[in-house]
Amino acid sequence: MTDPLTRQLVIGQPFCLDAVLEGAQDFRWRSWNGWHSGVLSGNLIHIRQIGHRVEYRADSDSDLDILLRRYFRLDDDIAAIHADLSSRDFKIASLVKKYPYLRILRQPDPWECTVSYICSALAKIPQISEKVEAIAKELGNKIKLDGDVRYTFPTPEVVLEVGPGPLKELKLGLKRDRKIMAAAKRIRAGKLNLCRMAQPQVCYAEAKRRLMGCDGIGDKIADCIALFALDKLEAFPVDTWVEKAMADYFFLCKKQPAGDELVMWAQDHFGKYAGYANQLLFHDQMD
DNA sequence: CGCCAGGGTAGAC
DNA sequence: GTCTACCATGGC
Repeated sequence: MTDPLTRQLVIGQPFCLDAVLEGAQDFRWRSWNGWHSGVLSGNLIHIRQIGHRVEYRADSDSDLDILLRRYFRLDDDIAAIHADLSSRDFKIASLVKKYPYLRILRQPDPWECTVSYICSALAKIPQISEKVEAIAKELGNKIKLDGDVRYTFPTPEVVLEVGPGPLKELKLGLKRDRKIMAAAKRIRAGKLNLCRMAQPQVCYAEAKRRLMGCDGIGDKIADCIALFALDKLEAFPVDTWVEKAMADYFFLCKKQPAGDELVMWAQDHFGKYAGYANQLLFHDQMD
C-alpha cells in the first residue's frame, strides 16, 4: 500500500462543498477531523474546500479527479439549468436564489443507492444512514485513511453469498432485509442491470419500470434511484415532504393529482430538469 | 405508553 | 381508482 496522496481539484464554477454535502442525498458522508469522510467506489476519501478548489486525500492511485467530477456533476451547466428552471416557475426561481449551491449528486454505485432508499421508507435521515453504515460494517471491507476507519459497501454478489441471515440480524425493519435480498436476486438473474440503466440509451421510463419490477420498490424509491444514481434528471421522487410542498405552492385551490399523475404534472411543468426542482423543494422543506 | 416517521403492498370496497 | 391495515424500529 502506497502512502496517502493529497490532491486538489479545480472546480471552475460557483461551488460550496459544505452546502453540496449538506443537501446531498447520499447517506455515507461523515465529519472527521475537519474533513468530510466518504466512501466512493470502494475508495475512502477525505475532502474539504480550499478557496475555489476541493482538496482531497485518498490511498488510491486511480484517477479520483474524474470520479469526483462525475460525482459532483461538474459536467452539468448548472447556470443553464438554473436559468431554464427559473424561466418555467416563479417559486423555483426564488429557491434557486435561496440555495444557489445545492446540487444533485451522481452516485457511482447504483446498487448502494438502491439499498439506501429501500432503507429510507418511514425512517428519518440519521436512521437511514445508520442502517446503510451497519450493512457496510457487517458485510463490507474495512478501509483506513490516516486515523479514519470506514467500510466499503458490499456488492449484490456478497449479499447473496452470505445469505439472508446477516441482514435479518441487523433488524432493518419493514421487511427491508427481504427486499434487499430480492433486489440482489434480480440483479443476479440479469433482470435488473443497474450499470446499463445508468447509460443514456436507457430512458427514464424504462429505468423506472425495471426498478419497480422489484418487490418493495415503488414510484418514490424508483425515482430516487433514477435521479441520484442513474443520471435521469427528469425523475421526480414524491415523498411526504415534496407532496406537502407541491400542495402549498401549486395546488392550494386545486385538487392535487395522486401518484404517477403528480410526477407527470411536475415533469410537464418543470421540464427535463424536474429532478433539480425536486431537490430544491425537498431541501426547502427540510430547512 | 402512544404516536409518528424520506413507502409499498395486498385486500377490501 | 381510492381507502386501510400492516409491515418494525427508534426517537420524542
